[in-house]
Amino acid sequence: MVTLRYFKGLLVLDVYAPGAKWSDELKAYITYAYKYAEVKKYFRSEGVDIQDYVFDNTPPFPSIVDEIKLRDYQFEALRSWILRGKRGVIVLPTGAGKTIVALKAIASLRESTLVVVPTIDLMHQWANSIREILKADVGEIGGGVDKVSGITVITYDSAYTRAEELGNKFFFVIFDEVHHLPSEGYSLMAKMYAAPHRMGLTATPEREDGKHIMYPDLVGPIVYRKGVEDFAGKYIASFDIKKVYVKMTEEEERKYKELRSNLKKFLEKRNLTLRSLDDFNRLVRLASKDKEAREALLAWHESLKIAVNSKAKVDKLKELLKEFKDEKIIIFTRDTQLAYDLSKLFLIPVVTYKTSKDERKEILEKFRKGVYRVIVASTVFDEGVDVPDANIGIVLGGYGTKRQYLQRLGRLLRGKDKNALLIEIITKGTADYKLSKRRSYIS
DNA sequence: TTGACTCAACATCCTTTGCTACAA
DNA sequence: TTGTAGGTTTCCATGTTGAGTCA
Repeated sequence: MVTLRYFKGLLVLDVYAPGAKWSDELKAYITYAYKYAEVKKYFRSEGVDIQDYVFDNTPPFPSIVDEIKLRDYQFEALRSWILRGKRGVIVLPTGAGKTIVALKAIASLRESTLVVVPTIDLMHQWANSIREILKADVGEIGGGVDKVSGITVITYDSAYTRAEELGNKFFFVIFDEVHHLPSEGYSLMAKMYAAPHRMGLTATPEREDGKHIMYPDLVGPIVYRKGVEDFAGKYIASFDIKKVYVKMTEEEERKYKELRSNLKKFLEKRNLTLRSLDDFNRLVRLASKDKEAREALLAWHESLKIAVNSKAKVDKLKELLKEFKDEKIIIFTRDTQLAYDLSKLFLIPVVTYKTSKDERKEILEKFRKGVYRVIVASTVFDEGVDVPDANIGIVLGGYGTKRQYLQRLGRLLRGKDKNALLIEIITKGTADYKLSKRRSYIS
């Protein structure tokens, strides 16, 4: 006979199970709560009777209406998730209806459910979908709201800070934009929830730091995967990607070369290389206590800025805005400064993290209605924001990540009627070219 | 309730396009 | 030709967000 209990994110057992540790404080064996299903399975296989007191005060599942009709691939995704023990990550491109798959899962399982999302915006979007599609009463936790219900939407931050208290209240947890989960704090949060049923949703599972290998442990393996290329022209818009190359001005080139050579000289002098991310991190560490290293790193920052924001890009943009003078366009930049400069130069509205919530809402609304035809944004629209359809995206600068690239592309693919076009303007022969090469999704 | 503020957490950050560099 | 990769860690910058505090 074994007794299972929950205590502040931990699973407490009075009999040893593989992976559990003895706690002198609790006078029992403990492991993180997410091992609940595994531990139970172990004792069952050993033929041990289980007294299970883990889940307590779980909010009752509300009454719902289930009239959801899934598309073939959505059905496939859900089926393969169920077959893998109701655990795992579903990868679908933006606009392919990940939410619908999750709502169907909620409707099928009918267990107390927690939906974890990265932003308040997404929290509202999910809550609305649950109300409208499942006709269910929905709880929300985050952004000053605190209402628990049998289906509750919560931010990652709140799920983290309230994990001890909420960890044994939900049998089913859905992690939206699950690529956030492997970070240090959030992965700990995932471990503190006992939920045996887990679903991760994302369009871009891979992380730059390689921590996506943590999915099988935290949520389950990738159980279904489709990319934009599988759906283009069918459920989402078909699209073209165009790369336009420009050259820096002489002045920019002189400055760029000077900065790069400063960096190179420093590296040679110290017998360092900059070939991997580790090399780069070494330089960063060095820069925290070494003046020369700091200057070298600043030279690197500055040179990158020159290449990414070159004047020739702005000139090219001017041409493109003329060429596509009747289309709805979003311009993406890397720096906020360039975003503001473009806004002034072309008299177009700008959105960055400095833009107030109200103003952002107003700009997006006017863009939706067609009052504004062109808007410029820094990296704010890369995720989780419900950006109205545009059919042309012009990338002036960004990170070297496929994630950002795909998210930005996703902004153009919501409607399937029009052909979308993503134009990338790249400064030839510079680090900007490198970044573009790295993110290029057809590698 | 709001708005302005601060703080903490998270993410990116690498290769002069192209194939590592070196010791045993 | 072949095999193997120096921290023992807490961060130069900038961008972005959620939460908490206080008026």
